[in-house]
Amino acid sequence: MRLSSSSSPTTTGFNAQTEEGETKCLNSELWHACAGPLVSLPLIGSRVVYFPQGHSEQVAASTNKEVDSAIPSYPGLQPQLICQLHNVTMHADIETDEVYAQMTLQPLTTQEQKDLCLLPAELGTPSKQPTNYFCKTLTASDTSTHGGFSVPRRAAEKVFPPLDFSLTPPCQELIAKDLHGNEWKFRHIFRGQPKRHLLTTGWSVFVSAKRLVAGDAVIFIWNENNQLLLGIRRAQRPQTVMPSSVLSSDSMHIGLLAAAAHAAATNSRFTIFYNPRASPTEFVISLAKYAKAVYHTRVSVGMRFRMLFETEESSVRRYMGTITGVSDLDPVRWPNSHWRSVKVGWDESTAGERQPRVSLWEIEPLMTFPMYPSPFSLRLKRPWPSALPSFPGVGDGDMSLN
Amino acid sequence: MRLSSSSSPTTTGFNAQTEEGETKCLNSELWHACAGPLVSLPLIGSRVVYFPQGHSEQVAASTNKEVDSAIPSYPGLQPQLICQLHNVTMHADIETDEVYAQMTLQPLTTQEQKDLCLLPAELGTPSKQPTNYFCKTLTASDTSTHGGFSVPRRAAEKVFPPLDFSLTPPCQELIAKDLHGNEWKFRHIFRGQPKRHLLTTGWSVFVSAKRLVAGDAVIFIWNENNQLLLGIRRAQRPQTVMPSSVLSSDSMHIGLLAAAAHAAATNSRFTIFYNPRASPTEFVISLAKYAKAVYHTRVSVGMRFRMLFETEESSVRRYMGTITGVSDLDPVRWPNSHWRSVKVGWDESTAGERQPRVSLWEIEPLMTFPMYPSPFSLRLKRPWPSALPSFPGVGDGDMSLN
DNA sequence: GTGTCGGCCGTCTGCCGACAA
DNA sequence: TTGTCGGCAGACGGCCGACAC
Repeated sequence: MRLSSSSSPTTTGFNAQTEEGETKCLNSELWHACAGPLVSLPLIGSRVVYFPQGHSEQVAASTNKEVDSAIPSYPGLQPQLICQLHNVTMHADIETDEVYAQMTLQPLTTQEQKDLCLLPAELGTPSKQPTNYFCKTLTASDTSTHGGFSVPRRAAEKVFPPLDFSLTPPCQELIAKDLHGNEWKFRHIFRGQPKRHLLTTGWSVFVSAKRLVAGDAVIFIWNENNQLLLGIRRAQRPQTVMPSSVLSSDSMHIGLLAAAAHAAATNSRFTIFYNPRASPTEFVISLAKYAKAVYHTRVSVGMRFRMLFETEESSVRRYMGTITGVSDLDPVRWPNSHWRSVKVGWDESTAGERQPRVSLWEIEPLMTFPMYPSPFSLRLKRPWPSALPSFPGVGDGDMSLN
Repeated sequence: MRLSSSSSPTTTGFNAQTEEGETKCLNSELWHACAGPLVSLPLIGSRVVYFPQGHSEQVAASTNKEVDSAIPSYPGLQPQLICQLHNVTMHADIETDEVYAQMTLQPLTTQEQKDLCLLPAELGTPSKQPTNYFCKTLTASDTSTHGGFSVPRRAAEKVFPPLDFSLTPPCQELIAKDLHGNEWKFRHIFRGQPKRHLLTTGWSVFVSAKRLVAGDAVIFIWNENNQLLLGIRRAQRPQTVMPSSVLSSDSMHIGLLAAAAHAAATNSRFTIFYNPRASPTEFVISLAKYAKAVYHTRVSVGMRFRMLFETEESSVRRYMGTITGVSDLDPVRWPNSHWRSVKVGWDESTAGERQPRVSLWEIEPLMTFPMYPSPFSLRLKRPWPSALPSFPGVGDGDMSLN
């Protein structure tokens, strides 16, 4: 489903487009549920900021290979490109059901950047998380061929249609649609001693078809159209991604940089894929979010902040930390980049796997003296070219490539 | 197995390298059997010619998307690069067992190209096809859960160890290694009325593990070390390849071009993948083969030729045709390219799926008047720069990119 | 010579409540 | 409340020769 089209009551949300034989649109609620609570896609037509560095990180994570030093730097490519977002489509891998988004971006011309003003609609970031759903991590019994799926009581009562308890035992047939629009039938029964909700007939077919194992999670959603939706979120298994045999990882890195550089130089459109579950961090940010973080927030060394993380149960929690420095992540290739420019320390000792560097728009600084300029202000240390004081990053005479 | 290392009697041919956790070397015979009789890999250390156009075709086939007109041309990139082949490794996809090769190429410097002379070892192209093997396309009965695998009589007698016919029924256990070195056990029995060779116990495990369906083929090889090797060749199913969600196909196209252009400009190494079953045509050719075809063969319109094709039974047959023209496949992006520069017509009416354009080194011209210069000689119509009369394609002052 | 089938037996799938954590 | 198990019945896997093409 295109993000721009508001879903009318008559649409099912599963309109499959067969143009070119590959574009398939799928249910937005389910996509966001599978992507996670922290993932939000920018609106079609809005302005966004694209970070080649973040894109590089995603490719590195997907190909299991870090950026080689042999990758040439693109001196003409800015570390952040302000773009018009022409299209966003949600997708899911046919084999693995992994969710990803395809975005069509067009870098703004120099004139367009001078005329920038934020539209009110771009300031709000609507939450896409469904309300009536549950997510359960599968147990060994759930995935065993010996039995069915044990539905947590609260989940069944909240998400599934009520059972007719005059039946003995109470049971019904559930039909759920996955990301591709495929329907799965389950027998939902309330039985046993003590009584419990179970999915029996049909469950093992689903488990084997999706190749689910203990540790993976399933998501059931009951949406406004009284449809039951069913998604999966696989446990992050080590070495789960395999290197593509199509193109070397080096060529992929070069390709993403060259494609962005070419689009920036010619103000033409380019296409990127965003894999929320594979990418360490979002690398296409709404312009409003970026501008607010970079121009209306003052951070300094020693400042306290908090940041949202996703829990294993698909909810969010806040972690706290302290800013320990502000500097370029890669001074050679990407000088004056805001990508992960903030070095941080985390309060909790279990924070080993959390990034030692974050970007300004990821954190929420805690101001003890609100709106009081800090003597270590970031803005003072990083003056932007006076020609473009408001929206730097392009047009400062360094576009000589091609 | 590295191509450069001669296999000593003590090695099994399955030395798994775990460096970087992804490089794995596998059996050369089996790889070539799966790749097909027409696929030959250049020798490590030899000089080769790399064709970006052919690489583009492979990426287009793998991503199911033709080259977009938005792809910028790389005026500094020659249509053929003479390279030193530093390394070749054979691989197989973990999921599908699809064979592919990884090659490390380094474009020659201008001086190196001037000093070119062909080594005698580069002239011979050793055949890698195993001799003691059989290939069978699986039937519905072979892949059904109802039974086992029916081994063709001649195949069993030629490839499998002889049975002890004093047993009733005669039977033995076979252990075969696949491309990854995994072992598969089968019960080989000779029974039924009339008597026949069958693989029973263990066969269905293999079929389900490899997800084989009727129409796919299996290859059994009995090699010199008395090992049984087992490979698969899947039927080319329509839409079998899915678009990668890592990088857009446009960026991949740009990436392969930019990587080659960068390597050519800096004389540095780059890495490519060659997928014999997915790519329409080989795009890394030994320099000897290229030079022989381009400089020692004279073709003209109307000339008859023959060309090898692979049959469905994994053998080869010749098709005959007539040269109908010689021209650039893409005069705008790739002027003066030898890639598919020969337009041809095929004798047989069933030649609908055969390419209307081929490259010089793919065909075998039939000279009615051997060694007699044709008035429509290709060489006369395509004079090369006088500075490099022997090996054109580089160094003619058009290397301005980067 | 070999693809497919009916027959037959054994294993495994899958539904049930018991029980304990 | 729910993860795992023993018990049990039925479905399917899988080995056999028959038979036809």
